[in-house]
Amino acid sequence: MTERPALVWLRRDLRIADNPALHAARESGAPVIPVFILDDDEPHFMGAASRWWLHHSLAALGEALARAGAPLVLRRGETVEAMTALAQETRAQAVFWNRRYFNGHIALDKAIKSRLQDKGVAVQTFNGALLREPWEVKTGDGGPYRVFSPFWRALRRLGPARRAPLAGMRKIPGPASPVKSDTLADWALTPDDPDWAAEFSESWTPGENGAQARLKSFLDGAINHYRDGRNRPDREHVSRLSPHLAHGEISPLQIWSAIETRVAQGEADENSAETFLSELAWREFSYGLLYFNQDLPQAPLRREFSAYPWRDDAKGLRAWRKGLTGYPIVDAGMRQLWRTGWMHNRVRMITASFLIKDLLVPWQQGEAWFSDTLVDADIANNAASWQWVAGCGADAAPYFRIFNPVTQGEKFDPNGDYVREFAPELKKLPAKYIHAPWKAPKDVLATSGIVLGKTYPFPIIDHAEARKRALAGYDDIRNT
DNA sequence: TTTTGAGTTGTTCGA
DNA sequence: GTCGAACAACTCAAA
Repeated sequence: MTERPALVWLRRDLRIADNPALHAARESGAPVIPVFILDDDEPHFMGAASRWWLHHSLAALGEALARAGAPLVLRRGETVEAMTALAQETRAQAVFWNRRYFNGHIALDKAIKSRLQDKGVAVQTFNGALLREPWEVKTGDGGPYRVFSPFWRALRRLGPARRAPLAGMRKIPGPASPVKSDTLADWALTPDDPDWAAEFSESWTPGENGAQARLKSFLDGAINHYRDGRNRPDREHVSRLSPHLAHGEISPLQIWSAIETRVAQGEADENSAETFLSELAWREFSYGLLYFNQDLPQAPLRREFSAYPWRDDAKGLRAWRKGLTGYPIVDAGMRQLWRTGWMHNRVRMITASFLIKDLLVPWQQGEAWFSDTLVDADIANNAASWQWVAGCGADAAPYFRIFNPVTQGEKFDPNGDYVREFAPELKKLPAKYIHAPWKAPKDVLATSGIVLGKTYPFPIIDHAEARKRALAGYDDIRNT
């Protein structure tokens, strides 16, 4: 009679190091069976770009786990059924997982927990995704924060829940006999025809090793330029850790503690490091908002925004998605998203502001596109950030803050290098006109090989007019 | 309970 | 070209 195993149910925590659930399972002394379940009907499961990432991340994790001695089991189907079946089939004595924070997921986890416990299987859950649980960071009144700055001060004071990340594991004792598993190829998570992800692998190395390499290169260089450089899409001054974080290939604690170490050793600029840590705190803040406002992905936090005169603009939305709005910084951003599955944060704000405030398209439609096309799509970050730009979120931008796509381009992509990379049809345009091609003299356009309306669109909307219209919309909801 | 100070990321206009 | 003010009012958090 072999010893009854411990299952580790992996979700968005596709790593071995600093994985509390996996760690506890091994500590239990039972043979460990890590499992990932693909359930297409799970609420807010994953968009297409994230599935591409998932494929490669699972491949990497599968290899690492197999090497360690506990091969990854893949199962597809309805989550509750699949988990219960696997627990019975393997005669598991316990199941371990790291917690999730969205109702649809919490409900699933609870259902599985009670089903398993009814059958005498122990269940243990952990915090593997956040520095602090959402309910741990409280105001003086005991409630959740709704303003970022005091939240950040509180989190900074509190610090992470655990002092140091859990170490990696070379050996993880697995089951005596193999457990039936799907193959990744069966799941067809990557696009085939057309292969829109063809260029993704040039930008990314999914998996725990890729995540650690990215962290190291950030710490070795860009972090010291982060405070000011993070706003420059034409430079490599950001971490690009977001997709790794979104899939849990690295934990926020690992990042936090690596940065604190560098600062302590005097190897990282303190101001830049602090700014970067506060960005991690924004992720925590967003998870708190989601946890305490479960309709965050659908409904405006400030309810009066339900009455905002949004427009139904299928044509505008299409132009925005394709990067054909006639505003180079917007178009470059949308095409960077399509080509690489990622967009620089400054440009996310510019493109989102354009969709919401220039086109008056409901922010939920932008959120949906980002969710589908970003490799770092994250339900809490996405919902909170779109609401923030729309002005209906927590601690949101004031209504009159409407980004001017030309000014923003000139300020943050002064030479136009970013535009030239992602909108190559504008490549030959001098910097002076690159953010507003329609202002270029005829001969400049001609020598640059640009025919407006043919090789590159005229602006689909006049920004000055659009700005007035958006402000008038806010008057509407203020007076209701 | 009341008061007070503060609040990620902007733009435009006029002096 | 540069600079400061206006763009609103409200809600949050803490004293």
